[in-house]
Amino acid sequence: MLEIKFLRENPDVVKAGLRKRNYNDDALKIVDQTIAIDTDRRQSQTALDKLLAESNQSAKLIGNLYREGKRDEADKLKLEVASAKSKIKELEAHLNETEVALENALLSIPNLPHDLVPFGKGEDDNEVFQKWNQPLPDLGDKALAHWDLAKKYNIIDFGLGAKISGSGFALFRGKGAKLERALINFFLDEADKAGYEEIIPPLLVNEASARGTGQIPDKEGQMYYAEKDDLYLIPTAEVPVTNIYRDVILDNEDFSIKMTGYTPCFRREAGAHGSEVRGLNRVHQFDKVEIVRIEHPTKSYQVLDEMLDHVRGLLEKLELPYRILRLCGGDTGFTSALTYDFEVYSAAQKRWLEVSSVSNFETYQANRLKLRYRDADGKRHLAHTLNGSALALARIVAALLENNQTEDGILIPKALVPFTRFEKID
RNA sequence: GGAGGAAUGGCAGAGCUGGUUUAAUGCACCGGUCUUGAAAACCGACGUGCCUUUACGGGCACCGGGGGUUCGAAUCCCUCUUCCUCCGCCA
Repeated sequence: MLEIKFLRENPDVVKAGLRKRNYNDDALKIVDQTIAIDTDRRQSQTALDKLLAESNQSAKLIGNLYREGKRDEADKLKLEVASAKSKIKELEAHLNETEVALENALLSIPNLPHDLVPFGKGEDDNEVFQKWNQPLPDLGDKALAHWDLAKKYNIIDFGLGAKISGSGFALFRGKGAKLERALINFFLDEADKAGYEEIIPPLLVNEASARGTGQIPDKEGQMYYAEKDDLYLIPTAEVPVTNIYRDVILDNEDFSIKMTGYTPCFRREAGAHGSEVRGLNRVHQFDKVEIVRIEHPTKSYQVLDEMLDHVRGLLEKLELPYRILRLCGGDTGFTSALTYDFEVYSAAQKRWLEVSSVSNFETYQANRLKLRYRDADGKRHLAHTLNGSALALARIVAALLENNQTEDGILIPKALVPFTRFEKID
């Protein structure tokens, strides 16, 4: 969430940012409402502190009187103090209310978009930041979509996934399972080479963690929830991995922090339907390797570029046609300041599929996480957090199968063969 | 799942028969004196959040989380969480 101090001192900057997210005048009222709540909160705090200070003095005095044996005077003072207590209780309750209200107001305000973020309502307004310059692969009319290829070679079984769990669950078998495992290992090895520490985190997280990275309250409905134990199934490794640094104060020399993790990701995807969700295009469970960075604010945008290069490198090694989008204000995620999406071209469906999203959250997540660092001057500041998919498996598999199909079978990209230990699926 | 014990500042560790504790002490870290330099020794500073102040400063809260008793709670009570020991179950 945004820092209240910043919002208080720069309401116009905040409003301009929210306008880029298509807030109208009515919706913008939240800014002034939040400031009003904060004013109330601060006044209550001041009043309460004053009363508590007086009450502390009295308590000390009573203690001294008892010690000196002046019982009568002490009892008299006790009665006086008792009357102040109800007022303290009242103020405490009010302060608490304003604090909760302020928290809720701040949670409802999204991150401010970076200057580079284009104006726009939705995905059609995203800016193509890097085009695919070569001709797109043309497989002709006989090309099979990946769900047909999956059946033909018996490598992915959506029917069994549905039988065992429900629609939107895939079962990988044989070379399909091996391909999946090979991709995970390939992505992890590449991240390792780039200096990321490998993490295997818990796949179920508590509410504090879900809140820390912003899944709650924004995307609460997208997560599977184990009610009996009050745990959420992770929608991305970002959640457990970033939360390693919840409530932490770093030293300046602790930067850069580079972590990677492979996890399955669980998403309810309620409401999604139609051809968009066919096959591996959108599933409830998919594998993903995530890269996470925690950085000094002065370096975070340089690091964002570095992360883009990393993802580019992966797609080029896999020989997949891709393009990069810079998301517009309407499409940028709630917690992000600047997001780039990578899409690969799936040649049989003739569609671009999103396979990675790389974002800089600046201090927005860090403020929820209370993730700070001590600067050279000894003062504490919020750190910047970034993350990106490197990469999301399911759609990569879809594109690989479709693009590499031949009459003799599906060819495995050279870079991947050491991991699959077979050259084609036939 | 059952029984018992524990949770204090970066770490260790007192306090836990409620009131000179504004949390002792040691270590670590930082600044200084001494030294050619370093070590040792000595001196000093040394938590987090919020409110207030132009500033210097002042105030409040925090001893795992939440609630309660009391004029006053690290200390007493309730509750939750986590860790340790033992028993049971288990890949």
